[in-house]
Amino acid sequence: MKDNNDMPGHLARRFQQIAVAVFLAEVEDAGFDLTPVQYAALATIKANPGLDQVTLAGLIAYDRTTITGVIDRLVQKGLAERRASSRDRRARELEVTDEGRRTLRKITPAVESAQRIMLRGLSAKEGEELMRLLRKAIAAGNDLSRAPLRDAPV
Amino acid sequence: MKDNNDMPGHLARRFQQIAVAVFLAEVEDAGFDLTPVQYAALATIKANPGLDQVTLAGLIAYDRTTITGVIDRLVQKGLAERRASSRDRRARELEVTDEGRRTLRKITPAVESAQRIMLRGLSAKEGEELMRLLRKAIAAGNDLSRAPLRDAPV
DNA sequence: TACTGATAGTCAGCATACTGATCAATATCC
DNA sequence: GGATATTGATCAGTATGCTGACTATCAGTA
Repeated sequence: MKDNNDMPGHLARRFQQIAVAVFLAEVEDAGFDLTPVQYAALATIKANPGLDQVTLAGLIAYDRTTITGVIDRLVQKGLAERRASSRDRRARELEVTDEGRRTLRKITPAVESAQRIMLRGLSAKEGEELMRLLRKAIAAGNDLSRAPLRDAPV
Repeated sequence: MKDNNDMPGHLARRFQQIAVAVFLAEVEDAGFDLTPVQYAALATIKANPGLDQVTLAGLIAYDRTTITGVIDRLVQKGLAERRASSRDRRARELEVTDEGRRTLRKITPAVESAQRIMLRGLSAKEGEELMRLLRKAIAAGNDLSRAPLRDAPV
């Protein structure tokens, strides 16, 4: 029988497990307390000021129920703000605070370092190839999870 | 600035997210209720009858605190048994029940189908290459997470 | 305008995963 | 042999992620 440890699903979990551990270690070494999800959300809010939570979720492929808690914690840390939208009273408009902007700026080297470390076993060429194959596999499976990547609405 | 969605860490999370969704869907279609973690644990117990929880955790690279809960649920579903060890009274010896054995046998096609689906965007050759690169990256990063893969003790 | 359906956000509940602590039992070392 | 260190398992606490349900609101239409 095929070794369980050699299945694609298992390898996916292991790589993700290492990626998260490396991210948290690098960020903590740099003196910050931010998870991968929180970083992705914060960076995406900064790039799209005033966007609502559902759009944010789509842009980074998270479930909207997860985003609620992530934003809670970003707000609680003083890095983001959640305001009622004037156009649609159901929606919340998200903004990065000055403190959030400062954090994003200072944390970038740690984030980039983490990306290098998680690929440290591969040559530059192999790293590129791994990313290409992951992108291709993900594109084909995008609609298979509850939280597919979506473009921002017009 | 580099697009956040194009970082290795993000791709890792997305691929893992899709892999889990596909696994759960295929297994549910086959009439079973088992998570990827539960499946991996059950299959590994079957292949190593009587092993303790720490060894199990090392064999599939899970944190031992996570394993406690996973075994709780396997026991509660009647698929595994947890007995006090006679050699070491701190340890628990794990066994698969007849029901667990039956489940493993019947669930295999769904698990294999899930592995194919999560790679459906890639050619056979590309799928092999993706797995090779993941294995290589994982091997280099094995010690970077709290739950590295470990061989069984002698 | 009243009805219907869709959408934004939240919540309860469950299952990973992690950190750090604790307890009981075993190993090791002097 | 007895102090010390280590180890197996669990627990409390926190943060993803998911399903399914619910409320409030919006949009389209008869």
